[in-house]
Amino acid sequence: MKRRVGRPATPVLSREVIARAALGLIDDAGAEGFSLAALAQRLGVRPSSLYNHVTGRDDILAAVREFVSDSIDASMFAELPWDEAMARWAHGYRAAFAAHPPAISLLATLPVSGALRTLRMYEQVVTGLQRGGWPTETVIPVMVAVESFILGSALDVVAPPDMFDSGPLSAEVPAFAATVRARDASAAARGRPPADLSFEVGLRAIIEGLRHTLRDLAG
Amino acid sequence: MKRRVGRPATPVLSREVIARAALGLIDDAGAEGFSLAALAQRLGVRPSSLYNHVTGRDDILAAVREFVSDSIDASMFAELPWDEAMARWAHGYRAAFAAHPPAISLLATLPVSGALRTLRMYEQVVTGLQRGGWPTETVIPVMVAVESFILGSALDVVAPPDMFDSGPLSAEVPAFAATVRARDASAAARGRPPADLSFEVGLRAIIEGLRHTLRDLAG
DNA sequence: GCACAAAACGAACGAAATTCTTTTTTGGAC
DNA sequence: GTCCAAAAAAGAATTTCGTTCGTTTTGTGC
Repeated sequence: MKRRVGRPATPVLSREVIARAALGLIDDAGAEGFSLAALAQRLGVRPSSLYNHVTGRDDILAAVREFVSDSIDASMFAELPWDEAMARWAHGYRAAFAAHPPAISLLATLPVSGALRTLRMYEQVVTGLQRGGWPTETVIPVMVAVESFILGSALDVVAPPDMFDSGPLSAEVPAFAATVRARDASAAARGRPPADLSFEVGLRAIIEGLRHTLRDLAG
Repeated sequence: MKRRVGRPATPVLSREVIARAALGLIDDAGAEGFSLAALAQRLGVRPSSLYNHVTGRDDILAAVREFVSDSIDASMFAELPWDEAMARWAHGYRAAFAAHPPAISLLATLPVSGALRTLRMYEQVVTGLQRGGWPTETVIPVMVAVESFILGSALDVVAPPDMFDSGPLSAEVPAFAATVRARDASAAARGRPPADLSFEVGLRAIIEGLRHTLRDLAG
């Protein structure tokens, strides 16, 4: 069970192994439960061993973000019209993060890694938008706008669902309390989390609006 | 200069004084420079004294978020059409956070405080949307969608501007590199930060799309 | 076969958040 | 006006955490 000092015969760690374990730990123990000590224990290793493969805590989180991002598919931009591809990409992007709620707050604020696979994803999106007729200088703002909405929506997934129910507060903000109840009822009726409604509404709107913008640009 | 042990004649601290100083510290020293020790020093106080007014570090950040949020105006929803009010609200909302870039990553992931003034802001928005004709159960999703976009855009403000320039990478993702350059040139030409372009494009689109959505609902 | 790099452990450090105790002062009840 | 509890500060101590450094063992290239 316990390992002796010295390089092991078969390697125990790697950047990817660490990233997988870190994500598992975050899923199990939450954002606050994530520590190098706990991660090392889960890997059957001492904390200092991690530094042979990553530069520190932030690097581990960057690796986790890369790992999560790798599951996002952007190949649809090569085949579908830009607006339909954008909708599917956005759904997959958000789903990749929503699959690990406690990780969202940890990863959302990380500087977007210049990891090669992430850049390749951007390359696919950019190419698809250009193919769809977007002028060169508008492509990045369009992509970043949608990405900002996705990330913001991911943060909403992890927001506490109960901030209103308290009696005295409801009386102070009646319209707000009533619309929240209506939203919750609506979400429950179609068996989906409330955050999904906001995402669907916003995504439809932003893509519809972008279609409008593109028509205007085309003349 | 130095204070003796014991309750001081005139109070030194309060939740708001702490929040102001914390925001100033974050602005000056960055997100990593924010510590209770540094904050206490800035206030001429010992770290343990802070605990007489806040429950801890997270509570201080919550107070900062409340403080920043308090500068967001939502009164326009009482007078203007919902779409125009939404545009102005969004601009002010983002500006409130963009005024303190290092604070954004610290505040964005915080659970939205149920602070009374924040709830009152929501009340104004909700009332304005209802006045504009939005069905009750759609009001919160619409507001949250826009808020998600705003928060995501605020995070984009603090993203590092240089992730592409490196030579070898550009060759691997040519379309991406070219569109980024075009975006930077476009932003420079109109003297605005690149992040502003994304925000403007996205905000226009989402509001235009929401107008479309509302027409569909009404008709 | 040998030197050197890689990869593990173990010990120790420094910083940070938090808690507990002590001291002083305020402000209200009688 | 006196007394006493609560408030608000300092100060001391704890715990946890990320990180660094030195040591040991193993694999690899010349």
